[in-house]
Amino acid sequence: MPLASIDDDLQRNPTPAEAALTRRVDLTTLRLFVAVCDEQNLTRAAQREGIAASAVSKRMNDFELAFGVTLFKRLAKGMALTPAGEALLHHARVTLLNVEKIAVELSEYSQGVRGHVRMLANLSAIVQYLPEDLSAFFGAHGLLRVDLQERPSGQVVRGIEEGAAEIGICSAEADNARSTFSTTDTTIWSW
Amino acid sequence: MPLASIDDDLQRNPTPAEAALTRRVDLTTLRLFVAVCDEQNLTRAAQREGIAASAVSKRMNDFELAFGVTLFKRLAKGMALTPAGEALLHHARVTLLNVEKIAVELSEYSQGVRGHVRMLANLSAIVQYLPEDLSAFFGAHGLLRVDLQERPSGQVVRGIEEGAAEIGICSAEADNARSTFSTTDTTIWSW
DNA sequence: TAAAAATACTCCATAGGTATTTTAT
DNA sequence: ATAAAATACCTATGGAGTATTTTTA
Repeated sequence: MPLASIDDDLQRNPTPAEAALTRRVDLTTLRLFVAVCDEQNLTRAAQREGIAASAVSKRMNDFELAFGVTLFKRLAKGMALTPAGEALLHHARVTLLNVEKIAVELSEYSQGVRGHVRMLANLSAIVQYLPEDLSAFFGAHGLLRVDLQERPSGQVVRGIEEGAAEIGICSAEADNARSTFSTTDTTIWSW
Repeated sequence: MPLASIDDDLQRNPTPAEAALTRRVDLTTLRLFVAVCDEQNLTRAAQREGIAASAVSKRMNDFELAFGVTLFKRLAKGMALTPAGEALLHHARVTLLNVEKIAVELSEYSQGVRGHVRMLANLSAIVQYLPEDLSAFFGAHGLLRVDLQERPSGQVVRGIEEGAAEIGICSAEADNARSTFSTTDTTIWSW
């Protein structure tokens, strides 16, 4: 019997059953699972996460039941990971890090970082007025990442209409703008 | 005003507030969010996910509210992503893929792949008896990945005691084994 | 036997459903 | 005018807590 063959056939695709199992995973359980792994003790993990130990126990047991897997060996002094548990721990850490990234990135947006805003302006506006106007605009709209391109006044409006940029700066009037910021002879429209 | 400076200060660490926001993210919302992005239409997304449209709407709105971010522009014909939404979409996809990996890997374990099992055996056992014994053992215990090492009989027992391996094969008797599989003159103990 | 985990049971918050209203083109 | 999204309201499920029992070394 060739021992090597035992290691074969380990690459598989998600079956329908596995796809259904996917939605039995939830982030709270993963967080608690990681806490239990860190503490090697369900009670301490529960304290650390500010939740009743019984709730953690139920989550761990339900999770094991749902996947038909034993994640921990229950010892008198705490919990020890099984190989399956080790495997889960790795993926759980990665997943939770991803979720943290989501929170961080969305928080940035909520604080006014609205991503890449494309801005068109005619040259004289850039040279003469943009410095003060921009600082006022940013004061009113929060932090932005700006991609500024110089265009003749006529192309500014057109560029906005075509979706080439979100903010246009020129000397002509314009309707259907969502908000405006005006100075002596320059008006900033944002769509 | 140096425009370049606007692009500075974009690397940040998670604040306590962001850490708290982390637990407002849940996988169901991410799944529904991705569905809405795919369909560009909340109603269709709800159908596809087998849930009421109102529930999806509420989740999306609550999520936007929690993070103080607008993810969609609401159009008469459907929903269009904002830049913040685009950013979330990327992370959401990655996260959901990770979760799928979790389900797949745990399913493998539940089907008997118990990860890497270390096994010690003395040479004569390997040469003479392992072939048939192993096939019977695997038949009884399900699929395993095996790391086999040759050891003199004495070191086999010792290696097991020290946790160097989970399975030992030799010709002596042993107690406190969890399960045994015996043939003519070879016994497999597993701990 | 002592520390820790699991269970039994209760209660409440939340998430989903139905029906309706509001919005946008 | 119409399709789609948001809201209001109700209900029920499930998740958390307290108290207790069971397990493990």
